[in-house]
Amino acid sequence: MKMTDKIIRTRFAPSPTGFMHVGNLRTALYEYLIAKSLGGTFVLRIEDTDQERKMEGAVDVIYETLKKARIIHDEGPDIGGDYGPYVQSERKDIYMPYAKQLIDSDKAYYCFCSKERLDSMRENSDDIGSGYDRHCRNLSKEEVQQKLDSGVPYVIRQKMPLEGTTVFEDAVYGTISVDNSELQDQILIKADGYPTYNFANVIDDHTMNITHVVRGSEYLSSTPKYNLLYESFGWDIPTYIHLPLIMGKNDDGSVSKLSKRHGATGFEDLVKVGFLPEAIINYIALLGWAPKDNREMFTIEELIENFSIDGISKSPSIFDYDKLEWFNGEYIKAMSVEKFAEIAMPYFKKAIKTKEFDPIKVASILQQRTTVLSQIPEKIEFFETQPEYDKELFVNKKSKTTLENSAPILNAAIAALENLEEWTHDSIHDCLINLAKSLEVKNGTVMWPVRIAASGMAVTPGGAIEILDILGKEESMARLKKGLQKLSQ
RNA sequence: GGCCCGGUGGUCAAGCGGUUAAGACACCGCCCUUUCACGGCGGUAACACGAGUUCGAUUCUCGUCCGGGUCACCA
Repeated sequence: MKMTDKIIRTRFAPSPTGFMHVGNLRTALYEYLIAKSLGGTFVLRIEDTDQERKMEGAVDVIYETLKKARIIHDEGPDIGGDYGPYVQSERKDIYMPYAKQLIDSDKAYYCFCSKERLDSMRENSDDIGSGYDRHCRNLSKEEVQQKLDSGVPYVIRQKMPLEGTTVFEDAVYGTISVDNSELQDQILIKADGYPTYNFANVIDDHTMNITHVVRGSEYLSSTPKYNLLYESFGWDIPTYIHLPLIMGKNDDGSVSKLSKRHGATGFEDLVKVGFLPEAIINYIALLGWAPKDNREMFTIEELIENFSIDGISKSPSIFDYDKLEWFNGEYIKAMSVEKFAEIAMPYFKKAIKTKEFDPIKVASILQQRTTVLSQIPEKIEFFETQPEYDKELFVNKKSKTTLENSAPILNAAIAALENLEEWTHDSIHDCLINLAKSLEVKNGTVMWPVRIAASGMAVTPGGAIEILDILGKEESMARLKKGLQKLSQ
């Protein structure tokens, strides 16, 4: 055995659609973690054999997502490697010889059926899944040659055994067996000369020396087709690791494959609504995998340290936005105020356009109360413009405030605050606390009306002191006086 | 419909023949408190069902039911 045979190699093989579904991202993550946790190599391969779906810039989305998610490939189109090229369309010429080899050994055959014939065949069959009727499977050599010579378009199909069973081992699901009679004579090479996904996969995985094939469990039942191909070539079958699917919950309570109707499902969409890449990665790592202990917070490095294949579960899991939010909140709380102020700045500016404000002060009242960044603007809009509010807001049972006692308290607060030379958090604090003391009321009785008058909101991030501090003296005094006026109406 | 896979609280999940069946999210209550949140404490809530195997099944086997996947010149 050569040394290189021992090195684990996994690959992420997305097709460039311009959109990175979290399910795909999770597959990439696990492929990366499996390789890295075993000291292996992780390669990126672009599967663009579908020429009709080609899309500009779609490959960049893949690079950017992987980079933000900190899933770093060791080989790929952008960085090269010993097994290139890493883009399937650039590998086009390597597939046909393998297909021909299969024809020569009677494991594949030319098929000249037109698309129209196939379509009408499907229409005429009653039940779904009857598949290709193997019309061209037994054409004579002469017939084939004659059609080839006269330029009839063709595809190359895999010749499945008609009987017997194909059995394989999956690292997650165990032993799986499928009757060969269930297997379709699938197309290997399309009429345009490009390989199908399934065929290209096998050829590429083998020629790139991939040892562990990691993919979603939707491929479980087609894996025997792959294995038959490996066997036909006399190649070693890789270790299969099929992953449970990520589902979404529908309004009626049913579940189905996670899709747009369940909410944001693309990595970039999630980031756009204010989820942090680290939180997304942490969350999806735990969707379908559990560590040996009870830990939940993991950096990517810690995931590498702790990952193991036997922790992967078999049953599909539902994508839970609530839990993702919780993770996001945890990551937000864990960062420094400065860092939070930095990432929240765009959202601050969305709400506060004309007023001056200290980003650190705003950040510090928001940090503990933010789970998704996009919630920020609505929480701080009142700094920019005070909303119209009902004076009933001054009434609060717990703080012992009423319409009657709010006015004199507010009046006293205005007088005390007016005299403050220094407008800082501490000075405002001392001023108001002392006021409560001298009035012989609980702190809340002073704070409540002040906060209401300053914000016009029943609920605010931060309390009266923080709000006055951020607002500045001039604006604060104006708002408090306006509140007093409202009370006297 | 055929085939494949799965089935522990609302959700994610530990468990791998003997447990008071963990933990987290969500939810509820209490405490803290200048609102809300944060934080602390506590609570409601689960082995789909039926047969076996066994001294003993959530754990093993079979059946039923339910759920998902798959049956393309898409990946």
